[in-house]
Amino acid sequence: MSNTRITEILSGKHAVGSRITVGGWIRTRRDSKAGLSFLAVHDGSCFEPLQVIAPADLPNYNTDIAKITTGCAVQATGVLVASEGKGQAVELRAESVTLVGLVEDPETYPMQPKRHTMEYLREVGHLRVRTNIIGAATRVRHCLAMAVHRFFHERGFFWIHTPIITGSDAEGAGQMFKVSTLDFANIPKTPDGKVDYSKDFFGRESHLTVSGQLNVETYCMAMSNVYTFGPTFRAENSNTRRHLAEFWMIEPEMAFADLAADAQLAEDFLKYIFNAVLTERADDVAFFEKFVDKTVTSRLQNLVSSKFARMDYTDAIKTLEDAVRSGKQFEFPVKWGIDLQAEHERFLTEEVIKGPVAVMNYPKDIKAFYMRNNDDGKTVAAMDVLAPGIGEIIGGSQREERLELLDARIDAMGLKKEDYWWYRDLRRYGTVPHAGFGLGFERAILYATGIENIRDVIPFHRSAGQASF
RNA sequence: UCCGAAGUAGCUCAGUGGUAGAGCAGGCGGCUGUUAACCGCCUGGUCGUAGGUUCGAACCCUACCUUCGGAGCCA
Repeated sequence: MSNTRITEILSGKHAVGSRITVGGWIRTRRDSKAGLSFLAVHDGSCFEPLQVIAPADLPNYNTDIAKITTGCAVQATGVLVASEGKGQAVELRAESVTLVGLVEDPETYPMQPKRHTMEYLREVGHLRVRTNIIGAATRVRHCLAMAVHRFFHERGFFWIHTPIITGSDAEGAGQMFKVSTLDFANIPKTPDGKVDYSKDFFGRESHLTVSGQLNVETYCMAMSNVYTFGPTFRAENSNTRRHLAEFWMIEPEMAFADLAADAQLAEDFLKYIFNAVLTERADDVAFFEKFVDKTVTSRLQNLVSSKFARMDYTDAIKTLEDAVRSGKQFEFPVKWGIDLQAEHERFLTEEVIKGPVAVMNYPKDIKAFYMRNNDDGKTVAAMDVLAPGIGEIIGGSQREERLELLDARIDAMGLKKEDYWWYRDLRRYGTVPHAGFGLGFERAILYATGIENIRDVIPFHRSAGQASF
């Protein structure tokens, strides 16, 4: 009962005349009075189905094959032959077809052989991967994940498994989910009426991580080049097509590196992973190009082949101000000190640069406490990589490695030094300049597929009010 | 959370005050080396929920629920 995967068959790894067994799920069955049925069989290994010819003289033709509907699981053994029809080069002429799993009531089977709305598919999250679009997105997601690991591995980066549960309540990147085993109906209180977390599982308040960066920096200060790639959680009640409560994030960190090296790493990284999609998942990209977003191939090819521009934040503001003077209208006003809005980012990357650009050295007041102070006293060594068609795709920075300057930033932002005691220790014991960036994995998948809603590129989405399946 | 839009058959939708429709899916039959085939017939709905206006409400009003889009926040 060893099945051959359909991708191997369709890519020509098996000669016509080979005897082969395949297993998979029926997309459609079409009957012919020529004495056979056509079964379109998918096994998930590639975009295209394998056409299986089931002759009407098979012993179970009337009892099983004639009952096959969309979604049934089958296993078929036969001989690979050149197809007599158009639309496929080869097909499997079955000697036996086993109906492994019947769709017990075709009338109530939610997946019909037609286009469903993405909203409907979210309601059937356990079955939606049987569609072309979710199947393709799943293969692209895998391809990107493998490319991420390959990219870093080839460059000597170590994958660090930073914790999912964190006792640090001050990572400074958004609302956090509490992790607790306390009985909600009977919460222990301290004498002054607050929740007594000393009675909780970890003996202290704990949360799901919002970023692995601070943890991975500790490993950077011994392993030199490291990265995290894992789930991340934000308890923000944000309901948009670009946000999830649970998402995967990639955060590399390099020792002995400055902002320029960081930007170069980001450029090399993006080119590498999107090139992998173009070369390894051409079948799925072709589908997205045809049915989801006509620009997806050219967008990926342009990104892979272009040289990323570099632009100082201060110059970006000047450019935007010049554009306004020339009549360009923005919803949000432009002046030095603002954070760039999506409309500003898109103008820069799509109309000024006409390609990817790393905007660098932002005002310190709009950036995180750990970013390195520049000598001008006004800016920090932060960068955002902007890409046409999506805007910001990567955010990164050189970290402040000097303790006194880090402390000044912690104070200025109203944070408490004791909350960062181990992070500060890194600056006390063998500190070195280092830099890194963060990339939301699902946003990379959106970019690679042209799919609009982030809920459709993760197998089981979690967002405010939604945790089914 | 704020602003806007939408909820009608299993799915996708039409129906703007007078007793509920189509396509697809499903069932039956026909036709065909077919390509999410095609032709005919049949099955299938408390019109999101609860109130209200009206002789009469899918349609008008109110509240709520859900979903989608935008904003904020961000990755």
